[in-house]
Amino acid sequence: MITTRKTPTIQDVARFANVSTATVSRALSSPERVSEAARERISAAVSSTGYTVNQAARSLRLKAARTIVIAFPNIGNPFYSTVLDGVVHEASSRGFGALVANRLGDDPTRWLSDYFHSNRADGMVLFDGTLDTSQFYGLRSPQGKLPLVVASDELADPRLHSVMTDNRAAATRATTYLLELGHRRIGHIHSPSRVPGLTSDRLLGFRDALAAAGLEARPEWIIDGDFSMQSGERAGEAFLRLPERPTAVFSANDEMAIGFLAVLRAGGVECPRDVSLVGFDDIAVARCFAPALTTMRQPRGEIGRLATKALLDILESDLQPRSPLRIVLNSELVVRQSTRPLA
Amino acid sequence: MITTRKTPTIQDVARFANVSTATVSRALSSPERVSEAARERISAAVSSTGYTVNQAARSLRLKAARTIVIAFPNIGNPFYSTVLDGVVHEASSRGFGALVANRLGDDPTRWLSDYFHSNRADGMVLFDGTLDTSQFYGLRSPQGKLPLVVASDELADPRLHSVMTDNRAAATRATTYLLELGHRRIGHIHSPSRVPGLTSDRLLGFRDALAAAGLEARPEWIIDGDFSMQSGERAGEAFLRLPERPTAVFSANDEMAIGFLAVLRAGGVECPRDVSLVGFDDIAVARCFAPALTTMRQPRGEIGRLATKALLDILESDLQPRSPLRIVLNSELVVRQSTRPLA
DNA sequence: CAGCCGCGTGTAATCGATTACAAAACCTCC
DNA sequence: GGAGGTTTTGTAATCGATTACACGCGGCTG
Repeated sequence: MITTRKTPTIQDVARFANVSTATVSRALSSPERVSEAARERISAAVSSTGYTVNQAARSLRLKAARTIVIAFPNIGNPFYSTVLDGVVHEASSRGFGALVANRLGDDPTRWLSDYFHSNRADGMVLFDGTLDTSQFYGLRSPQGKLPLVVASDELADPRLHSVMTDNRAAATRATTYLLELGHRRIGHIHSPSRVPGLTSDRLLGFRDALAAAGLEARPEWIIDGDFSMQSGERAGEAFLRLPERPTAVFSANDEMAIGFLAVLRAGGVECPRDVSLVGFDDIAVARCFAPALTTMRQPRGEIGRLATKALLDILESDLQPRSPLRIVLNSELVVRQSTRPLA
Repeated sequence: MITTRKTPTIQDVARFANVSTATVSRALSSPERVSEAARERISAAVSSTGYTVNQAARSLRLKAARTIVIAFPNIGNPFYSTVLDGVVHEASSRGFGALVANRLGDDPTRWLSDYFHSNRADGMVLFDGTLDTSQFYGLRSPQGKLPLVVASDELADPRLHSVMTDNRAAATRATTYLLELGHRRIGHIHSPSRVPGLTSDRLLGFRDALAAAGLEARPEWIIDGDFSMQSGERAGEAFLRLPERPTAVFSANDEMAIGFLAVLRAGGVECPRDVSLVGFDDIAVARCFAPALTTMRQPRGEIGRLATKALLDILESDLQPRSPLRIVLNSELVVRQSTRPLA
């Protein structure tokens, strides 16, 4: 390892191997276009100098950064850690870097547009369907705008590529399971859509199931939350105040279910004795919680992986699919101890 | 918004505003060095053209990418989601991008060295003290190597900047609390250090507390885990097989504590009735778990934030501190329902 | 042996922003 | 009005990698 003052460049390698920089570059990107002899000298020179390509120069020349942006509404939420794992795995195994962006501050789009136009990244996976993405249409990129894949629960904009789970059907399945157990008085903790006028798919699925059983959702049994554990606790308090209580509840995610149960327990309401509960997501603690949570398992890692794969396929193939990609993943009911037949 | 074929460059702005590129560049980076009139024309030109700086070109010229790498041993672990939140918050509010790297595959250092030498990033926060970082010494960066801050539980290499919690003292505090409750037979679930020959700080603190009370740790009551919930469950099984059981247990993190409790419950051992338990971290579910977990709260977001702040301060000040930075954060005992006085 | 092909290589332009240096423009004050 | 100073601007070099184009060389063919 030769010690130069500064990071070695392709020039250093070229000088060392007695060839031109063009040859070095070729030897590295398409070795078959270079003679055996040169190739060997160059690879020796590379290891002697400790050369690695300068990505900034490379990006500038190629107009491609081999980097994608992953935008989350809230990375602090552990739900996303598995998703992120899937994203990073897929990206880095294909030689792409992953820049993480988190919603920050009030303006919902400004934080993204910086990434979008600054050539830092070649594409974006957005885990929030409720953003106004009109400025980002990436299907065709007319204005140097980035290819974009949206992966989220709610999807406002059908013009974008998307990866999502079968929320509505899954919610129906969860609710139907409670119906199968004999429950008729069923509540729902949900997170109202942030898109005005849109009803969340999970609430729709919940209603579908009730309707199919000839029942109707009682409005006072549909409690608002925001997917956080705290909002689950608030839902628990609301539940305890209810003059007439459901015998079963379907929660739109596990975090809220956990907060909900904690408050119920404190209020003397036992699960599943007094109330059955189905969650959504199957986060890691669901299995170890007391009681172990019955829940709809969402393939979170897969969501991240597939969204990333879709994006990279688009980036690498260069040809944009003419119609928006739409990938739907199935959820699976996992029965544990938080549900039981109505006594 | 004028529609050009390609992303507008500084040249386009210059032409539009009738000035040279130098003036545009100055207007953007140090407006006070440019006349009022030019400044106005330029800012109009910027918005007309929709110009944003090309980061690749900028990085190439400035030899700085305004990007840092965050390296995790395992992002899938929700513990890190809060940490990552802190990192991303600090980084992006100072205008830095955050590239996420996850340990991938077997070779523990190769995945990092790519980032290290390719000019993609200006520095790194490493959340794993057990790596062989000898090739990365960043204190002085002689060979184009990046400034590095390590934030982790265990720290093998004192030559590196680091941010960590007071693990040993915190473990002593947790154990002492159990002693104060009257417990004398105390077990510990811990994760053996991956650095050969090193004893984890939390085990040391555990022993300190026992020693101070004139007790000794019983080897069969020290159960191995790896910080995962599953290993907590295995610890639970091991516990149930014990001929003689402790009346209290200190777990080196909450995840293991949760898995541990789930198995105990299934085995008919109730917490806190039959065994008191103190965890570590205070992850979000700790509060809502049944029983709510007594635990040592670690300021996870702060760890991420401070490690990043330290790194960015180093990067921006340009002057490397001559001795390794060492920031230690305090943990706090949070008493909940998983502990009670020995009957 | 002239002509052609193809392989391997080198020269030099290019990507877009920054900035040292120099020139121009403007002020101030005697 | 002009010397001297300050402010504003432009010219052109630079960062490091890629690649179009051209050149030289050897071999093959008619």
